[in-house]
Amino acid sequence: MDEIDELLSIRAAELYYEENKTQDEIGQALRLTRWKVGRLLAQAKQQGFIRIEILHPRARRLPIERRLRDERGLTDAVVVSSAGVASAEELQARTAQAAADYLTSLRPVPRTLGVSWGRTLFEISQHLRNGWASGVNVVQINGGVSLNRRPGTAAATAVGIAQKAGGSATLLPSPAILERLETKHAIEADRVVAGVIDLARSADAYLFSAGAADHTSVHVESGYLSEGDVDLLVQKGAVGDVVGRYIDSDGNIVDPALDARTVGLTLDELRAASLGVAVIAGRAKHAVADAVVRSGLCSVLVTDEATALHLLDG
Amino acid sequence: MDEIDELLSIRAAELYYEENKTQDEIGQALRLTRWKVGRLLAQAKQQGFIRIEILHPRARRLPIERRLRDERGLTDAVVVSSAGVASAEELQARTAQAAADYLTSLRPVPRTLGVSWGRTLFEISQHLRNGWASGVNVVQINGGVSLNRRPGTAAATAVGIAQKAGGSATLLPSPAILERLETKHAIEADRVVAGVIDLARSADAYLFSAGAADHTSVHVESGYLSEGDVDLLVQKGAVGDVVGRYIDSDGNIVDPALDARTVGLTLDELRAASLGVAVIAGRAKHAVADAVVRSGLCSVLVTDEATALHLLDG
DNA sequence: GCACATCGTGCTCAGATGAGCAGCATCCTC
DNA sequence: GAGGATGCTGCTCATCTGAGCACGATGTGC
Repeated sequence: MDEIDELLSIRAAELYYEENKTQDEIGQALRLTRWKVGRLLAQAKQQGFIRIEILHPRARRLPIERRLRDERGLTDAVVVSSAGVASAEELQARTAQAAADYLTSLRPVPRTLGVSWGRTLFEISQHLRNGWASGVNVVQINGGVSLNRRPGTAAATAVGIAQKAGGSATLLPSPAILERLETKHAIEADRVVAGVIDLARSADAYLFSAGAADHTSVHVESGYLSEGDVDLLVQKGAVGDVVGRYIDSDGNIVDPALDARTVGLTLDELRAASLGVAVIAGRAKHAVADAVVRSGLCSVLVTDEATALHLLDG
Repeated sequence: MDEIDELLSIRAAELYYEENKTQDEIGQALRLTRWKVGRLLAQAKQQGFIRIEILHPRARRLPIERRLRDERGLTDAVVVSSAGVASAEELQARTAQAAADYLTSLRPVPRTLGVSWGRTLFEISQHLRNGWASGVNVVQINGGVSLNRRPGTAAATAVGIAQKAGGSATLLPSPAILERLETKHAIEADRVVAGVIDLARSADAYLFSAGAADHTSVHVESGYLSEGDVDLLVQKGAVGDVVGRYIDSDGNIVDPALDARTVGLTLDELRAASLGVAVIAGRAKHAVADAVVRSGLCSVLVTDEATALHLLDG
């Protein structure tokens, strides 16, 4: 397109999009045929001179979702728009809302849903409407008794999701990470615990998030890991955790010994699931999100625009 | 619009604007009739959920131009888009380009064009194409011999504009502001100077900018005023200057004594002109721009989006 | 309980738009 | 300079879209 046409296409776009003129009227104003105007507008669009944004908290970016599906092999993707987002919290809320919406629209409705816990999951549980489904049983897929602050958010998450769906919640009565391997084996040998884990393995769908490998981690907050532990994991290449298991950028377990002391579904079990919905948003989680998608830990990703673009650029 | 419709309108907008589906296809996807989809899209637009921006250095904001004409009584207005502008310099360049474009498109072509000088005018002269008109004679409308740095930009501006239009430039061989009133009278009495001012008075059109009342002023840079002088003018209510004459927010002369020592067209002569094009852009000039428009110093304003909105909000 | 106003719905119809096509100018190759 | 390739132009035609209208559902006041 030469300079003249470029300018004309801008003039035409102004009249078309800002003044709501018809292509015919624009043709008269610019002394062009209406076909030429149509072509100029098409060129302006195609060259990216026209940006159309949907400004709404619930707005999604379908073209990016498509690219995630096509280029990263996901079964499905939900990308919330970042347009007009003021804070990280708002982005988190939008993403949680989108995850809740996605869950609600799932067909067939899963009879058993395996969930992890954490800030993201808790927020999703709050965004779900009462009666979002009927008769979904929820089972925790990783250990989740909080040691320190905010006791019970893990339980509250699972119970909340279940109650709002008119189902029941099955909690995994175990710490997330145990200090000694023997204790972990003993706990897993417990009839109740083993039963819950079996149930978790048989879930129709999984919903989980991922944590960044930094000091803001819920594992630090909950007291399972010290800040020093996390630093060490980062040194070994950790980019974050999924269901309490720390992975590197390829999705491999960073510290097998630590992993062996972690209670819940293994990553391979998660990978084998036919439906695994990961909800990961925010700048801090770009690296984990990449690792999760790259290593096939989820089949569906719910995320924000910036994170999605990060996955596609890499 | 209730919540359900709001969400539907967003879903419809996503499919319509991002996926280029027809309203009929969207209707099938969302289980709605195509009329309902059309109404949802109209609502989404009307509620401001849809933002369409034209991303181009030459893009203008026609609706704002219309409001400037209608609400501020201007004969014409040119408002350049701020979309995607990174720096104040870029905004300045866009505005200068728009002014050059406007000048080029003026019909009838002015035979004599009165111009002021300064950074903005110089930039406009650079953005004009060779042959932008044929046979336009340019005359300086205010004194413009630079005392200190950048000697000759005042002359270069007028000469540049004239040369590119295949015309000649008439310079006003006088300082902008004289130290003593007697000297000013003496200069004005000079046959050549008087002739130039007479020619300036008879110009068909005027092109000028305005300066902010701060230390970045060209009058400080050129040595006509000290920083202290400007501070004093600000104390007296000055918001900026037009052709070297400092005005308050109502467009009145702030310091009549200083004004009497300033060489060139008076503001009243400028106001009486049938075609006066003011080119004013940038955050620092919001106040002057307002004063210029409010007091009818120009009939046409070329400015940027933010400045225009400032004029309309006030 | 009834008449009325209001609103949303699905329709007709005309105007606006995009796809595809033939004609023409321009440019390149030999 | 002839022939052919390329690309732009203005057209026809089918489709898409918005305005306006009639109908029925819902809600309201007497």
